[in-house]
Amino acid sequence: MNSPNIQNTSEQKFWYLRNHKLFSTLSNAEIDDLCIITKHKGAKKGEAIYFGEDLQNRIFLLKKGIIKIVEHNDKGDEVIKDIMQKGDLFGAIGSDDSINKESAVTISSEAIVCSFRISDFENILSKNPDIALQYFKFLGLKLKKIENKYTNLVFKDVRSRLIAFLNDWTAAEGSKVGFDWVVENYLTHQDIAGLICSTRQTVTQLMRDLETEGHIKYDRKEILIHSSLLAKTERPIKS
Amino acid sequence: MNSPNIQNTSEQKFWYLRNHKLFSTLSNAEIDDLCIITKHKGAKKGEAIYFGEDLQNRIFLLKKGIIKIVEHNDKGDEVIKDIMQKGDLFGAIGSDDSINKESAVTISSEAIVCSFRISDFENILSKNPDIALQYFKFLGLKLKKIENKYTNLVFKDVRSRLIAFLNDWTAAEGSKVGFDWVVENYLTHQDIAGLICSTRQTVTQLMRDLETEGHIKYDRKEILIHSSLLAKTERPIKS
DNA sequence: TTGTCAATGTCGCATTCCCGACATATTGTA
DNA sequence: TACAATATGTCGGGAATGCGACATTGACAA
Repeated sequence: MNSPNIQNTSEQKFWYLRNHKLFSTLSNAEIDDLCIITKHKGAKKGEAIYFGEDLQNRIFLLKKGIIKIVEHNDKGDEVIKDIMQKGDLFGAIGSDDSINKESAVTISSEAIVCSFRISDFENILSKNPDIALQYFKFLGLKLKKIENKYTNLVFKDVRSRLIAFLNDWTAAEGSKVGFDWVVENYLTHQDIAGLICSTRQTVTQLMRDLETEGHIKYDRKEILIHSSLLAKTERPIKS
Repeated sequence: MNSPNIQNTSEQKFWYLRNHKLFSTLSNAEIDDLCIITKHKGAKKGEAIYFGEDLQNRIFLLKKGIIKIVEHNDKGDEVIKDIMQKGDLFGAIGSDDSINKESAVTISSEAIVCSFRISDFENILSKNPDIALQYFKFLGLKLKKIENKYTNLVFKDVRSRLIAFLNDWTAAEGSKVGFDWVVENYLTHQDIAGLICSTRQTVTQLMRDLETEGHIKYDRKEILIHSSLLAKTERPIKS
């Protein structure tokens, strides 16, 4: 989907929201009240879109690009909470207080983002029960996703988590080629490590293992996933 | 708070919901439509309230007692997702599909639970924007809680997680005694291990360490937490 | 082409903590 | 009181994986 020729910010924001499932039914006036900023980032790869405090009172809608929501600890280690794609909401989802240490970093070469104040968003929700219900579903999904990540982390070892991640990725974005699947690879081993809570070295090692076992094949641009990996979560029996 | 003399299930359910923050504004008719079951459990300690499938389409409200939301893997290992107390909502929060492997197990000697269908609940929400907003806040809090658990698990070692857990517990339920805090202890080391994702032995060991270090003092009934533990998350410097 | 930087590949040691095994202590119950 | 069942305490070996160090490869720009 390419955006039409858009002359100014105002028209852009209408176009952005109208094409989003959650906001498609809103009137011009409502959109005008809600979306007070349309933020464009000709952001370089690796550039942060927002930091701690900004995030407190805003919800963001990613219109274009890929970003990662990350959190760092004191030592500088990074966990990737989530990867956001076109159409995803992020930011202070569902809460409006307390400290948040997350930041959003662009992975793609460009990212375009709209944002709204939480209070404005809540206002829209309370006046549009249908949108509210959809938003409930969205929150439920988010909740389930993170709960799933949590149990994965507890129950599974790194290898299983990597395989589960590859399977999810394939399911979400892969295209079938013969008996295999291809996924465009915009993530480094470092990123993947952050996503499955491991280290770069371990990810590299396991990717190599999976390749020599014949389950995947990869370079820096794409990953080819053999169907033998699908639904495979156990480690091979040791000899 | 003791419940008044209640003669029948119908009166009970009115009383239960009226005394809950989220439902206090509902009319009799609305409550009647919503809460189609009032489930009483003279449940023994350790008895499961519901299993997988039951949970799919219901939201539960805990009126009395303490329960744990747990999930098991194939090997029988247990993670405790959450501990629920009087007034808490649990079940298929925010989602109405897919498989859920959780179950709810009583920790206290008795538990009383109401439940409603998700569709009925959604109906109430869409007709009562105020309740919907409160429910958004609730979901947001839940989301933040689990995200916090997740980052804790990634960034902190077992000792730090245990200390963080004790601090949380103190903050939530502790009462001050001199310079210390007392928490009624209804959890076994096994339970605590499940909550902070560790093992019984490790928890026992660390609890003993903390006691010899003078930070806590405990028996099976209560835990005395010295103020020296508050805000302490780092391990002592090794000699 | 060459130089630079980021990403990937490989190795081995160190550490954390799981896990089995078994002892002791406490609680509930006949 | 005695017995069973559950909870707590203690120890040591071993597996998973973190982590530093360094080599190699690939991408991009001058």
